[in-house]
Amino acid sequence: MENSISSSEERILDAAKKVFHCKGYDGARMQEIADEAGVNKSLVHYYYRNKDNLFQAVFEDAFSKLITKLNEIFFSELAFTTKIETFIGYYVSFLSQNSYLPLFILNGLYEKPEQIRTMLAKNQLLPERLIDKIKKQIKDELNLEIDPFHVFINILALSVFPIVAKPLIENIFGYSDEQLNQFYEERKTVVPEFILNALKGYEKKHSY
Amino acid sequence: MENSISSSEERILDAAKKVFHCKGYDGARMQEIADEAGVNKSLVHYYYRNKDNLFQAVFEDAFSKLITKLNEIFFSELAFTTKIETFIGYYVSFLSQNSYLPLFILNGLYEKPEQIRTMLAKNQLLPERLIDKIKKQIKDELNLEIDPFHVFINILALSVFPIVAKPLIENIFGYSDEQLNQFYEERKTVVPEFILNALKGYEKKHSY
DNA sequence: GTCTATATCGGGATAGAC
DNA sequence: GTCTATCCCGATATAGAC
Repeated sequence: MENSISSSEERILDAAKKVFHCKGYDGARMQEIADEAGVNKSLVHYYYRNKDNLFQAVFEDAFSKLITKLNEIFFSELAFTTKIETFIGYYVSFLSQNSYLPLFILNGLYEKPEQIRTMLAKNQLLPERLIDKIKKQIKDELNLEIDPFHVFINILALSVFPIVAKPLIENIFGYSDEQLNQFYEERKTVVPEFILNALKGYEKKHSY
Repeated sequence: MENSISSSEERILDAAKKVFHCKGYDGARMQEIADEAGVNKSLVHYYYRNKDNLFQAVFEDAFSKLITKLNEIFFSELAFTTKIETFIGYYVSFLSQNSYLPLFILNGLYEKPEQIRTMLAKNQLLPERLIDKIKKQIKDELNLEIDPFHVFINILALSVFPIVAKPLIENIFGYSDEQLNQFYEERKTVVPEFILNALKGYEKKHSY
């Protein structure tokens, strides 16, 4: 009875992503997810038993999608400045095409903070090691007089916030779709440049 | 019958702020708002007729609270570098004590983009003039080779994102309450410094 | 203005036929 | 696995007494 190549279960998960991403947990309707997937509402319960399970599946997917890429880049053997460029290029690209994702995740982190640790474990992620790596690289490689955690948060902020604030830029500053796309395109070069300029100011003049 | 100094209407609005800020539109319950205000559910409808009206009142309050302060600072006659310091000091302070506000507003902007223009008009806000002012000041005063809108968004990003990402810092990087407060306190000096360092890199070497 | 009672609807979830 | 029918609760909203 399948009206497409993919299985019902897959189509339900895909539909759930669409709906949850845009409307959040409370705003999403099981009926809408079923409609979107082209199946009966009961079938959604058949596969996922309840709304919470389904949401968790969607959230984990979104979260790990972002966090594993972040890990990949920052644990690589690239120079730190190259990492910044790579990271921002990738994130701005990916996020501007999935602009609902970051807000969805931030909301999820507020609503369901308990589940996070389990999820990190499941994906074998150790945030402390990430920070250690960054800390070491900022000290050894660049010898900067600035707290690496602030640097890390600044990188995230400059990459993610403009995406989260999309409706602000659209509706308050009246940017059209094309203007927005151009703006995001510019950020791929503007942001790394901005950060590297800032970091120059923290170089220790004499380390001997 | 008032069990406090403030009127029922005021207490209802205050209660609505608490509940909407934390749970969002869909997650909020009229019953909870009534309970929080210590009044009957019907009384909420008596004053605000329906959930949408009440939400709009709450949203406008939150939005104008943030935007008017932003306007005040950036339209003042301070030097641009001083504006940055003033703005970040104020925003980080205010937001870290109302950490639910920015996410609440970002969500509202996604869900109800239509109402924004009306609200801007009501508060007599002209975002274009704000950008013009910043543009002029960055050119005349500092003579920088960078798009002022990127600078503006960067300032916002560095101030607002760390607040929005509070549960991320708490739950993923395991910051305690004290550590978080200290982190936000540090940002009041770290962020202006970071931005001003970055801007130095854009100074035109010779403007004659 | 403030309450009680009630209408009405929608949404999550289950039972059970096929 | 997939559907129909239904249960049941909870939530918004209104009517109307005081």
